[in-house]
Order: sequence, then structure tokens, then C-alpha cells
Amino acid sequence: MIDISLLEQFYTFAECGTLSAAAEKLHTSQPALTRAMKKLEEDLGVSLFIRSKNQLKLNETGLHAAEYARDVLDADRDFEAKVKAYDRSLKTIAIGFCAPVPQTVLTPILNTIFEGMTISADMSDDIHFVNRLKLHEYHLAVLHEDPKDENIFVKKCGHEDLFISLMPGDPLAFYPEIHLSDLDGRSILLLTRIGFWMNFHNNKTPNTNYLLQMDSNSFYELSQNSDYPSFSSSYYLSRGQKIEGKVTVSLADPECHTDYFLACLASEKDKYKILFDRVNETTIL
Amino acid sequence: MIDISLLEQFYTFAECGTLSAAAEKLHTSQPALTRAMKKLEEDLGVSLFIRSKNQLKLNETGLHAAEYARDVLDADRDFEAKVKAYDRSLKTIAIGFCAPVPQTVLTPILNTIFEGMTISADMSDDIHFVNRLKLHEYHLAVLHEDPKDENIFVKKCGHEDLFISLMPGDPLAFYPEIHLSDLDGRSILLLTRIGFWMNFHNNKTPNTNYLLQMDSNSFYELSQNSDYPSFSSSYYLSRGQKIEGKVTVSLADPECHTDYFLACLASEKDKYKILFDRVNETTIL
DNA sequence: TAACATTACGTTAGCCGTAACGATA
DNA sequence: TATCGTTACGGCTAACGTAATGTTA
Repeated sequence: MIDISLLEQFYTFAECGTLSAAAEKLHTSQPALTRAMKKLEEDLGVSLFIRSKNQLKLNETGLHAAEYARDVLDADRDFEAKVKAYDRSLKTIAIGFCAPVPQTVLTPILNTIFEGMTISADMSDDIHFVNRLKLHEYHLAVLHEDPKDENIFVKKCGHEDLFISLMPGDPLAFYPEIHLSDLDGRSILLLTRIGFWMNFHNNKTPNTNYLLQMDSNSFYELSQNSDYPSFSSSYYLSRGQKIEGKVTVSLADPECHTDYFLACLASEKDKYKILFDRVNETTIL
Repeated sequence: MIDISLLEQFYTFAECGTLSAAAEKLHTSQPALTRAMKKLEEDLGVSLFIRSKNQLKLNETGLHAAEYARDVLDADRDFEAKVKAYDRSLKTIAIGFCAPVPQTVLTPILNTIFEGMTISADMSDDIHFVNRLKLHEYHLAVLHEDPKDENIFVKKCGHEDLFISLMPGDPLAFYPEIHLSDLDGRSILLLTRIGFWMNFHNNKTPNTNYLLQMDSNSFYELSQNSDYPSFSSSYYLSRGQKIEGKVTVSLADPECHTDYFLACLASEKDKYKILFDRVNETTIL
């Protein structure tokens, strides 16, 4: 077996052209490299260099050997990267959320149950996660529909309804409930990204301008001090976070009333048993 | 960079299951392996084993790491093999011959010119060699036709005529020259493999039984003491090696009169200049 | 008690850096 | 004379083997 460090020194020399340049690059001395190159030739039983009195250069075999050496160095680096990545993957739980509320609710639970592990969370739509679960890029996901896939294990873990807060004088404020399409064309305030819901809005309110607020203080300030309608949800309303001076109206569209499902690969169901035992239909409410 | 010897020890442990078995296989001691495995974990910064008081086994990461390690070990072995093979290829001249006489003539010349190099000779048909020249599997070839290929450099290096020796009483012996097809159906003596000529025989004398003699003494003894026709060639006849008591008749078929061409890759023409300068139209006669 | 892994310890092979040397452009 | 590669030398690290220890089936 040829020592990797010899190959590294050899390849660096091939790149640099002189031993002194390679020595500097490798933070070692010229003599060390001289010896290493001799050792490599000896180990291989093959001559790799053309030696003049004060010049060392690769011969034909050496030129090819440098190419081959690159493959070995790459393989070695790959090994290290792959082992580390695998090790890290065991210490990380990657979970995908289709909406922000499930993330808000589940993150502290996950941190409690999987103490010491890194929780890596993402937000996107169901299909994205179902595919990535199968690729082992995610371990868990909270979906808004049961994918009805035998490879995916799911458990219902909550529910959320969407509301809209309107000015008391707004014509729509007098209905017991309205439709998303009724709002089309307006500007509406949003707190944070709304995950899968954005899909519906794109279909039903194509002409609406969403005023996305990343900061909740800004959101509440704007909600209270402006005439813009603003979205809210059962989660926040049930916690008393309603906008003063506004009328909160229910949204009739079925997409504004969604169940949440915690999902993992069926084959990894046991691995996350503690978590599934911990959640139920009232976890996210 | 991860030391390859650590990977070798690690992979051997993964194969053997115990350190002691691996130690025996690697001709080293148990303590050395214990330390090596610890060092590998430390170098990677990753835990690879489940340690009981007197049992060591791979954990999940370790199992994967063992697979990855195999790739690195393979790459390293590949490197060594490829460098050695390339080095050897520089010290070997692989030459293909389409017929035995060119080989007889050229081998001593090659040995003189390329002193110290290994001459590796093969016999087959032109097309085989032309393709293999391009693949660098052969450096030189003696062909019986100019391939008219711009990538192949050729120089005419001789000529050979085929004759047949017949019993004086043979009806064919009275013609000044005969055709191969006249001989079809007979049994004919041959000395050694005849290279490309075998192709013509297969076409023109499909019913002929060739009595191939690998040993020249056997050939001459059988030629003189039997009634079988036997092939000979201008090369041997011009050196006085004719069969006593037989009549030698010329063969009219064009395939029985062939020129020889020494060939190499056009790109390597200069490399073999000395050889090409040394041969000419009268080298093989 | 036999097999196994680990720890302790004294030894040494091998590698490193500094310094000196020789050759070249 | 500045740069480059090689050789010489002294020092030291790091890996080795032997031996001892502790644990399990």
C-alpha cells in the first residue's frame, strides 16, 4: 500500500514544479520532500523523475502517476467527507414543515425529545417532502394532506383555520364568512411565510399584493395602525392574539381549514416512536 | 488526509470481526490495532465502534465507513498497478506480426536496436493490429497490406512468395504454376502457424486438411518421407532449404505473393526512427 | 479458563529540521 | 550570487512488541 501522504507530496510537487515551492505550500522543508520523493519511487519500484544536478522534473511515468495520484487523493478526501457526513446525519433530524405554525409548536417538542441532536427545519410543500423523505434527505415532515403512500407513515397531529381581520367598516366585514376570491385585488398583510397556503393564494387571488412581514412587531403594528386586511389563524386567535379594533372573519374556502399530519418513512417508524406517541390531534391547535 | 494504513487495518477488522483475527491477518499485534482504531476515530473526529469491555464492533457509522474505506483501498491499489503497468509499457515493445517470416527476420534486429527492452510479439491479422495500434496496445506491426490510414505510418520492408512442394509424380507437378484451389481436398504439411495466409486457405481450400507441424525437424522429416504436399516460401527456398526429392511449384494466386509493411502510429514515428531507417524493401526476402 | 480488548512501559525505527554542500543559470 | 536539489547529522516523535490487566462467555 502506497502511503497517501507521499502521494500528496508528490502531487503537490507535480503542481508546483519545484520541490522548494511544494515544500512551502505543504509547510515542510525541502529535504523532507527530497526524501519523500525517493521513498515513493522506492515503494513503487519505479522511476518517476528526471534528475539533473539542480533540477527535478517528472519523467513520462511520473506525469501519468501524478494524474493517477489525484484519483487516490480524491478518494481519500471523499472517504473523510462521507464518513463525517454520515456521522452528522445520525446526529441531525431533518424535518420539513408545510406551514409555520406546526414548526412553532413542534420545535420545542423535538428539542426536548431528541436532546443533544441538531434539528434542521425547512419549509416547503408536501410533495417536496414526500420525495425527500424517500431519499433520506428528511427524516420527518409535517404535511397538510395524507399522501396515502404505503412507504410513508403518518399520524394526524392537529388542525388550523385561517381568518382575515378587516376594518369594521369594510363591506366584507358584515358577512359571517367570506371567500379568498372576495379579497382578490387588495393588499393584505402577512406575518412570516405561510408555506403551502401560498399555493392557494396564487390560484384564487392572483391580483393580490401580499405585504410580507418577517418581524411580528412590525406585523402587529401595521395591522393595528393601517387599513390593510391581515391574515390570522386559529392558532394565534385562540391564544388571544387578535388585532384590536378589527373584525375577524372566517374564510369559507376548504383550503383555509387544514389538518396536519406528522410523517416519516414507514421503515423508520420505530425510530421516532417516542415522538409519535407524544403528538395527537390536539397538538397543533 | 486519512492514513491509508489505518484504513487497511480498519477494513481488515471489519472483515474479520475481532481485533485478534485482524492482527493475525495483518501480521501485527492486538495492541497495535487497538491504537490504530483509536487513532482513526480521532483523525476523523467520529466514533466508529461500540465498545463493550471485551468486545469491539462497528457502529452504524463504522459499517458505512468500512464500505467507503474499500473504495480508497481500491483506488490506492489501482494507482500502484497503473503506475507499474505504465512503467513496464515504456520498457516493452509490443509488435504484431501477420506472418512468421517477418517475425523470424525482425526479432534479432529489434533486440539489437532496442537493447534492454522487452520485445513482446504476437501473430494475428492486419485489422487486429491496426485497431490495437490505435489503442496503444501495440507499438509496431508488420502488415501484409498498407492500411492507407493517415494515423498509421508504414514502410515497405520486404516480400514473400509461397510455393508448394509436390511428389515428382504428382499430376500438378508438371505445371509451371498452380492455384490453391487445385489443392483443395488434400492433406498438406505446414511448418508453424502461417498467420494471415490461413484466411485465404479457408476461402480457397475449404476441404483441405492442414497437418500443422510446430517443430521444424518433424516438418522436414515428414516432408521428405511422406507423399504429402508441403508449403514452403521464397524465404526458406532462397536459403537452400528445399525438400529433396520433391518438385517445388509456384502458386499463381495473388495472395501467395505478398509485400510486408512495417507500421506504427504516425504520432510515434519519430520514436521508432532508428528501426525504420534500418529496414527497407529487401529486409524480408 | 480461554478469548478478547485495553493499558502500561521500555525500545527503537524513521522522519524531521538545520546546516553544509554542489551545481547551475 | 541566488536558486535549486541532495547529503549529513543530531534530535525527537510516534509506533511497535511484550507484558500485564480486566472482562466476559
